Amino acid sequence: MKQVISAIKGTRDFYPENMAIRTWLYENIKTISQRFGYQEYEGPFLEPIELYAAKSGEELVKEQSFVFPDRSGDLITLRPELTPTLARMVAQKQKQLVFPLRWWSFGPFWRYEKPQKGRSREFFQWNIDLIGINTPEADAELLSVIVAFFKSVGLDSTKVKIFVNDRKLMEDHLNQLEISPDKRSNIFRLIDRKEKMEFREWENYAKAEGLNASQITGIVNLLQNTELWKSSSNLIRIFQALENEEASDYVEFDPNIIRGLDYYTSTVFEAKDIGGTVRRSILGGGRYDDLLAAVGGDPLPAVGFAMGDVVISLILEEYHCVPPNIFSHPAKVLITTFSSETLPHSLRLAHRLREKGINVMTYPEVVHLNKQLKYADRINIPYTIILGPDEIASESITVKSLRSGEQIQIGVLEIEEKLIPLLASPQEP
RNA sequence: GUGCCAGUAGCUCAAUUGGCAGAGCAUCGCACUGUGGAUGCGAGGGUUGUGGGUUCGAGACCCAUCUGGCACCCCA
Repeated sequence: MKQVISAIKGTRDFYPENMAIRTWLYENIKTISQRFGYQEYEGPFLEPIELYAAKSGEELVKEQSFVFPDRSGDLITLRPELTPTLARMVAQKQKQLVFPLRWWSFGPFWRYEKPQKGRSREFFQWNIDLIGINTPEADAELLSVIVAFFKSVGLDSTKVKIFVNDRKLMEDHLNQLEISPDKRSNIFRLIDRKEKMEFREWENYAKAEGLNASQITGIVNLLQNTELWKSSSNLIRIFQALENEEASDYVEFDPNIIRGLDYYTSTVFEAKDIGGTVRRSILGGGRYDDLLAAVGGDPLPAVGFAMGDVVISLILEEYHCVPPNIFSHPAKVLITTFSSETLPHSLRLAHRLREKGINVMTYPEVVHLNKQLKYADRINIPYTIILGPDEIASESITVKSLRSGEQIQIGVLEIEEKLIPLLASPQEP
């Protein structure tokens, strides 16, 4: 064991049972994305660092990206997020694409972070974006997508919630407090940390940012005001739209939601596990109306979000939302091998059943039946077929159910009418 | 990147003030050479994460390092 070369820190090995969960998650994401008319796309995993330098936020680019020189010395980045790639792909073909554009993707990303529960260095992310419309109803559509996804995987509104805010609303109120616009991103960061710090400590931090006492009080009042959304026509229309889609239970206004990425311009949102033990946010997103222009395209409004696979998987397992039958049996039947003389009969039968679309495993080694049945049992195969000299002599096969222990003799001529329907029928593990 | 905690058989864990590295489950064999799960008996399996140090003697103590977890930072 000591000689096994260890995996790269923060990466995960997907053994078949883990892969089954990832695939199940992917299929839910795909189904929901398609239900709203979104199309799947993918970008390169390698990108130039400049793509992110423009807009993603300093920390993400400077501290958290994997960057390395290629053989010619150019700096290559393992993509830490998808939105800038999306913006580029759209900008490149802007004249040919039909808007509004609805695209989704599920692929790997890398961030150089300290691995913890819910945080790895290599992770998968669902990205979904609606480009070319800047109405509140477009924002509401993305929130509806989230709600539909939560419903599809069995997370109800007592378990998860989506918290929504509007950066423009916050900016208006900050202007009223006479906080200058050039401090904006520092103040957003200050707001972002409010809930995580002791008040005294936070207050000192606020003073260090150059705020006076009345401005600090003003911000505190702002962050406690759950009615604030009523002065935002954007948020009012978003909540109205959600009523029509039976999604309101999941969505709440929260003035503390600001988001770290610099490119968000108006609506921002974040989904959280409200009952469980995972304290990290499940997904985050918002409106980014300036990003397309920033990467060289014509200005285009856009809204979207990203959900990482790590946190959602933890939550789904915690609430037992992953169906147990997604990882059931690798084959429907194991055809045993009795002896080297009978082996060709087993192989021929296996081939015949596979051509009928049945998942069949053989045992290509002559060992005790005992061992073969035990093997089938251990890997949860529901049926075995025994094909020894007795069966060959009587032109039949023996079919044994490992669930019930019953076994029946089927004539070779009856395979079509008796065996195939039995093996083709769906059976719960 | 900062602080704290942990790492012993494939898995879960034990080992008194530093004194012979163990158990359950799993695996393999036999009872049972044409029938899995249950039961009984038996066997194999370890450089105690890695590398140094202290000591007559280290799983335990010290230093370094790796990996994981918790709190920061940040974020999916």
